[in-house]
Amino acid sequence: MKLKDLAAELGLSQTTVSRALNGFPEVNEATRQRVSEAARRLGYRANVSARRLATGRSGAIGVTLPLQRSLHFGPHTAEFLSGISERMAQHDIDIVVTPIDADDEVPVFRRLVASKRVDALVLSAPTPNDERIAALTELGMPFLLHGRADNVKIPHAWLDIDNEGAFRRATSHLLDLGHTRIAMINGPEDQTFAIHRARGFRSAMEARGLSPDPQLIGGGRFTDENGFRLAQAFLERRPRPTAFLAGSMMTALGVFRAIRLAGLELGKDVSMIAHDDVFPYLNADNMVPSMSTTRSSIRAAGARIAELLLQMQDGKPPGSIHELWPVELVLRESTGPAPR
Amino acid sequence: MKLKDLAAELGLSQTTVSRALNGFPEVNEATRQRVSEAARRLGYRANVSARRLATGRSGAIGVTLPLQRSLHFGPHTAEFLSGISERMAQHDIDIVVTPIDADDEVPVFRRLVASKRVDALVLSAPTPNDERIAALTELGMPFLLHGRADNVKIPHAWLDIDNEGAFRRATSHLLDLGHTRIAMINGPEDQTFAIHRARGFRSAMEARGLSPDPQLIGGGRFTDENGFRLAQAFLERRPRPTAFLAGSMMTALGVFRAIRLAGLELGKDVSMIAHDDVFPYLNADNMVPSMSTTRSSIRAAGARIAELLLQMQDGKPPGSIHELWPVELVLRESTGPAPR
DNA sequence: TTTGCTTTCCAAATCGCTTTGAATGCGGCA
DNA sequence: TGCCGCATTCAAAGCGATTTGGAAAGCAAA
Repeated sequence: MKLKDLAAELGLSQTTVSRALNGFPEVNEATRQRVSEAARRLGYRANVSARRLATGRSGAIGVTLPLQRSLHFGPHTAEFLSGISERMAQHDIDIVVTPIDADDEVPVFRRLVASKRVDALVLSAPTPNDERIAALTELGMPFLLHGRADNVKIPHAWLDIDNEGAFRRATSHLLDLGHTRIAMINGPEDQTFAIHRARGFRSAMEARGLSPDPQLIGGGRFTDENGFRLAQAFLERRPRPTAFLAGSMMTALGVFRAIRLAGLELGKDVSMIAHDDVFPYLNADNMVPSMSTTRSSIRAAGARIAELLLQMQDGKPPGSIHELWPVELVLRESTGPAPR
Repeated sequence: MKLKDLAAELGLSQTTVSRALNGFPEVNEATRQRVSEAARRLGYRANVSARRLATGRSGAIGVTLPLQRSLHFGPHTAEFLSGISERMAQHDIDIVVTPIDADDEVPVFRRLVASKRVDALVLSAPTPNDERIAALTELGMPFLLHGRADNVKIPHAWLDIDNEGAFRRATSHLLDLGHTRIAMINGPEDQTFAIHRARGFRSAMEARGLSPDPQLIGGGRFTDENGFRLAQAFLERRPRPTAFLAGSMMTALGVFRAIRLAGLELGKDVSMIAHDDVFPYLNADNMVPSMSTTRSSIRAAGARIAELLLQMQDGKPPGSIHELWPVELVLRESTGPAPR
C-alpha cells in the first residue's frame, strides 16, 4: 500500500493525498476526512525512507554510546535514553544509537553527517575541553550537550544540572550536622560534572575554614564495587571519616556495604548523602535506612533534551539554549549528627 | 557531494561508481581503486535514505524498549543493547530503539512494519504465550527472540540461555553442601526465563525428595531494593533459610545487605548463588566475599543475536535458528557448607 | 572481415514520497 | 455575459541512490 495506490483508491492525486495527510491547509476538510479515513482503513503509512529522501531530513536523532569511555553504557545512560525516546516517539522520530570508541569519535561523526543518517545528535558525558563540540560545529551537525564543557567557547546548546550547587549544599548540610571529616566518592575525574561536584564540595568546606582531605577523595565509575572499595579504604583511616558523599546510588550501595562490614551503622556512626539520578528501580526512600540524596531525574533531562532538540529543528538557535537545572536536597535517615 | 558529483569528478557514470563502491565484480580493479580513493578524498558517503529507498531495505534493526513492562529498560537491557550495537556498527546498520507500552504493542509493530522503518526486530523478555510472535509473523516482519516462548508453536528464531539447567545445577550444588532451606528470589513471574528458573530449582529439590518452600520463594524486579526486602522477610522465618538463589546481581546486592543487617555472615551462616549477566561494572569476583554465580554474558548474547539477524537477512530461515546457551556455574566464597 | 565472447562501462528506469507551478471549477461582481 | 479571485486539485519534476538492459571496446577464432 503506497501513496499511489491510496490515491488511486480514492480517485485523487498523490499530491492531494500527501497534503491531506500532512495537514496542509489547502485541502478541503471533507476530502481530508475521506483521505485519512481511507488511510486508516487500509493501514497506509508513508515509507520513511522515501519521505526522508524527499524532505532531506532523516527524521532521526542520534545518541552515541560511549563504548570505552570512563562512563559506560550503564544504568544512567539507559535511563537517560528512556527519557529521550519517550518524548521522541510522540513525534515519530527515531532514536538511533551509535556505539562509538573514544578514539575515533570524529571520523564516526563525519560519517554520520555525510550519510545524513540523523538530523541531530545528543552528546553526553562532556569533559571541560570537549573536542567533539568543535568537530560537530564545523561539520554543521546540530547537537545538544547533556552536561557542560566549561572551556569551550563555541556557542552551543546544553542542558545540565547544578552539580556544584548540589554538592555545596549537601556538604554544608553535613557540616551543619557537625561532620568535618567528610569523604567524597566522586565520578570519573575527567568529566565536567565530577569536577563541578568536587568544586561544590571544596567551596562548602572552605566557607567554614576547612579544606577537604585529599586522602578522603576518590573517583571512578559509578558502581557498587568502586563505592565499596573506596569506602572500605577510607574507613580504615584514622581518624575515620564520619560522613560520605556518594556520586550515585550505585556507589552508595557499595559504601553502605562497606559501612556495615566495618560494623558501623549508617545514619548514626556514619552519615551519607548520595546523588540520586532517580532510577525507577532503586528508590532512596525504600532503602533501610532511607537515603538522603541530592536528586535530579536523569530521565526528565532526557525528555527535556528531546524537547529542545525539536525546537532546534524548528529553528531555535543552539546558542540560545542553556538550561541549568537546580537539584533538590532530600534529607532522610542516612544523615544524622556527627558522633562526638 | 553526491554520487552524481563524484561520478562527474571521475568522468565515470553513476552506475560504475556505485558498483565500484559496493564491490560488484564487473568493475575493473584499477577503476575501483581510483573510485574509492576519490570517494575517500572527497569524503563521499552514500545518502542512507536514498539507498534505503532504492534497495527497499531500511538498513536498520529495531529494538523495542519495554516502558511499562515488568522488565524495565535497566542495566540488563543496556548491556544487551551494547552487545547488539557493537556488532551491527561493523555492518553500518542502525539500531533504532522504540519505546513501547505493553498495551499497544501490536499497533506499534504494525506502524513499524508499514513504514518500513526497520528490516527486523529484536524481541526481549518473552512470556510463555507471547502474542507478539504471532503478530509479527503475520505482519511478515523478521524478528529474533531473546528468550523463549514455550507455548508458541509458530516457527521462529530464538536465542536463550539454559536458565532451567543453570538453576538446577546451582540448587544441586547447594544441596550437596547440605542446605535444604533454600530461598529463591526470582525475576518477574510472568517471564519465561523466571518460570524456567523456578522449574530448575524445583526439579533439583525434587530429585532429592525435597520440595521448595513456597514461603521462601519471591519474584519481581531485578533490583537491589526488591532483593533486600524479600531477603529480609525470608530471614525472619524460622527455621531460617540457609541459602539464597538470586536472579540477578542487583538482587544479590540487596540480599547481601539484608544478610549483613541480620547480623549474619555470607558464605558461612548463609550461602548465596546469584545469576550473573556479566556487567562490566559489577564484578562478582571483586565483591567481598566474592560471589558464586551462574554466569552468562548478556552482552555476548546481544552480539550473537546481531550476528544471527544478519544471517537471517541473507536468507537463513528463522525456523532454523534456535540457540540454547549453556550457563557456567562459578563457585566462589559466597557458598559454603550449611551450618549445622 | 566477421562473429562471438568478455570485460567494462553507461543511459535511463525505478524506489515512494514531497513540492512546485499550473489547471480547474465556481461564486461574486461589474 | 465575462472576468477575477479563491479554494481545490493535479501533473510532473525532483530527492540520491540502485539496477536493468544494453552498448562499446578489445580480443580470439573462423
